[in-house]
Amino acid sequence: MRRSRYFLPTLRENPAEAQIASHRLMLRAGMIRQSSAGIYSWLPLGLRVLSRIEQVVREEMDAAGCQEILMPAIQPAELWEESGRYQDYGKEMLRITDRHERPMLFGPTHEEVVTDIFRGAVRSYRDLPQNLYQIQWKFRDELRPRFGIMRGREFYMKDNYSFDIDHAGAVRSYNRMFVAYLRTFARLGLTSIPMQAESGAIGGDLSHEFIVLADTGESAVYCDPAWLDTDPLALAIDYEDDLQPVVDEWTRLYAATDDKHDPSTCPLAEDALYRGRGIEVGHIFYFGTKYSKAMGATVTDPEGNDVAVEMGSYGIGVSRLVGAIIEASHDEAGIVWPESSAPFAVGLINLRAGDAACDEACESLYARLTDAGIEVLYDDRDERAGVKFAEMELIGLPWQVAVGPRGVAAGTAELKARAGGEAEALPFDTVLARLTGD
RNA sequence: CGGGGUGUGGCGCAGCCAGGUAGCGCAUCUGCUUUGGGAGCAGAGGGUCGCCGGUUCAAAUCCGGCCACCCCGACCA
Repeated sequence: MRRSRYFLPTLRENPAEAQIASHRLMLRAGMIRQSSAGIYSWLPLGLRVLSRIEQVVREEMDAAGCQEILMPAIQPAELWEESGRYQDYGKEMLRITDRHERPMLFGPTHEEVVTDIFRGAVRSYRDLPQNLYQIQWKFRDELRPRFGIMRGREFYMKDNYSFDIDHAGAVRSYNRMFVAYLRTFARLGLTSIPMQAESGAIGGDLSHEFIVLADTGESAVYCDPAWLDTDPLALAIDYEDDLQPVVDEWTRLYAATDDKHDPSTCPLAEDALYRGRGIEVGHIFYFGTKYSKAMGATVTDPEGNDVAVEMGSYGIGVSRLVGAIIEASHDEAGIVWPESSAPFAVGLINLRAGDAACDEACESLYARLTDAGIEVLYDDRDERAGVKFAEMELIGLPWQVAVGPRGVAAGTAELKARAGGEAEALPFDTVLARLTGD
């Protein structure tokens, strides 16, 4: 993509309303624009990041045996009357009335809809287990939206729902999701820690929330320092195996948010404890037959009895992850994208646009990188070097390639990792080889 | 929902107390100079001062009502 044609409205100054780093940087980097309180438009750069994160989530869901569907954003209130949540949910639910005076709502979650789909389609235990997911915009009319995208009213979420014939099956489904979540966050370059959680409005008796570590996170966390050295991706996972030992291993270490942490019962000594801050990015629940009983989602078991299916639901805040990654990875100059969620892999800077030799060298690099399947943002504008460097730091692409008259004369370009380190002057072919991994 | 605050050009702000020509920096446009880390000079464009009403010869400024947004707390992917 040529910067001269790219819709990237960056801001030089900090918007007054943005308090935390991710909000400020997303506005400055031209990723989002606010529409109303807690509701945002996603501009090209932001949407690229959102889509990349979404894709990682999708791949891990598919790998864990889930199937993607898409349910309606607008739901009939009727279904929520059946589950009994229409009254319970309160003002966070955006209620809508259609032209026939039929009460509708903008979905804050989809247990009712998915249960309705299930009960109309599945009759036999032979069709279980089943695990359906969607990635979709949801709406919760938060009392006080804040922190930009981190706590918006409209938010992009992956939610999935498991259906099993019995408790043991449901726990297997739960464990699969537990592992898939650890893998997903690790792939995004985040350290996530599962913590025992309350089930809240969804209900149920088995629940973990996944907290991502970030210095500017909203809640304080206390955990065993061993968490910091764990790598979920190091473990080869077969989702057909019994994952209980894996989950046990992962939940063995101490971890608690500040509202749960109690120094008097904590197994670790005060000075052996890691204290940090974190952001909740995922939450998983096993809630058994709460919805299946209320809504009549039953199947016939091997003995010919009708039994209510055992369910669980699992959420990942996809749009929140954009903010969480920035909170976990930024510096004074701007965002520092991990490769797995970066909007472009490489930022190519022409330090002297209009200079024939620089233009030619850049065009060549741009074409060869693009041909190699690498996504490049090529700053071909007639701007001063400082402007281009500053913007490139702000938007945080993992690799910067700077081409100027000095280097071109010597047949080199400068390669620099956004995450740190000095720029290295390297022959064009070497730069290419480094970036393409050849 | 309780408490606090702010609405003035795209962004950041001053002006309001003591009513009288809407102003500054950044950004934008034009020209010249410049050209390896958010350039310099000269010029230009752009604002129903959140909305409605009131007071007044005169309202960004005073008064009343409404709306929006932000922050702190209690609550959440």
